[in-house]
Amino acid sequence: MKKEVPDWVDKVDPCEANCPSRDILDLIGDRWSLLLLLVIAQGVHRNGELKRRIGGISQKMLTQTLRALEANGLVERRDFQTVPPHVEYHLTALGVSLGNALTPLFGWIEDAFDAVLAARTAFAEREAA
Amino acid sequence: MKKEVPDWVDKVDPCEANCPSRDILDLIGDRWSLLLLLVIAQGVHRNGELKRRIGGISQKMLTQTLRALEANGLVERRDFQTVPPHVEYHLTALGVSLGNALTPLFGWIEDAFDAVLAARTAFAEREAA
DNA sequence: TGTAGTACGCACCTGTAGGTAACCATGAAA
DNA sequence: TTTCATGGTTACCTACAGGTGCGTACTACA
Repeated sequence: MKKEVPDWVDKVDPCEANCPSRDILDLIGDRWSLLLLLVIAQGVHRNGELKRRIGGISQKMLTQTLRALEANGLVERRDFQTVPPHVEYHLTALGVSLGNALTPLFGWIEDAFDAVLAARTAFAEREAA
Repeated sequence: MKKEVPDWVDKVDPCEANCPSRDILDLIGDRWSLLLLLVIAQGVHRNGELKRRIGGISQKMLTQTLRALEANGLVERRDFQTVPPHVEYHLTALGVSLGNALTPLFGWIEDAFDAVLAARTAFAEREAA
């Protein structure tokens, strides 16, 4: 059995412009979705807390991203209908499963960051030469 | 041992605006990087092949994304210095390791896509009501 | 003679992601 | 009675991602 490519290459084929995976990649490929997912999983559930926790996010993007995550079934929004407003966001089962699927990626980021930085420096020097 | 949150939540903290992980998330969060990574791993190595394989990518974005991947040490560019030009792109060890880290994500996309679609429909109907 | 393939670089244009600011309704606290 | 916190919405503006199109230098083929 000749196997020249690693296992993970043929799991999905997002080459076709109309492949569903493109859609999902767009969803998680924005600036805040993964961060929000992470922080909510860490146990931060309220609008204000999230905004304070995530450095640099604006109220607009926070609301917008939460709506997108909700629309895709990854987080659940609980509005307590009180005044002053009390709203909580929690991961759905689907959201948790996505989080689990992202574990290796976050791990890789931690592990490989130094190597990436080194590669950048080396590349810049090669270009300058 | 009280453990209320899943394991993957505290692996990295990209909450600080200056956290390195933001940088990496930006790198892979664009439209073509992951796709290119995938297709190169599948054994497609030349510019023209990649362009034909990946539906919808322009020559400009192909070159641009390949350069970014190269600059971050994920792919290696081999220029055979012939005429007509012959250039090949291969994953580096770092690129392969990222690919491995992405396996669960691609798997999740396959598995969860139906659920996401259903959630979208349900959400749209809830909104319309 | 002309067209196609190879791998680009550069100029130009547009859509949109994402930022800022102002506004809303309410109650508690200073 | 003025401020703050709650969780938003909306209008407006800008920067940049990404698309189109043309130019380059050479070969092969009809």
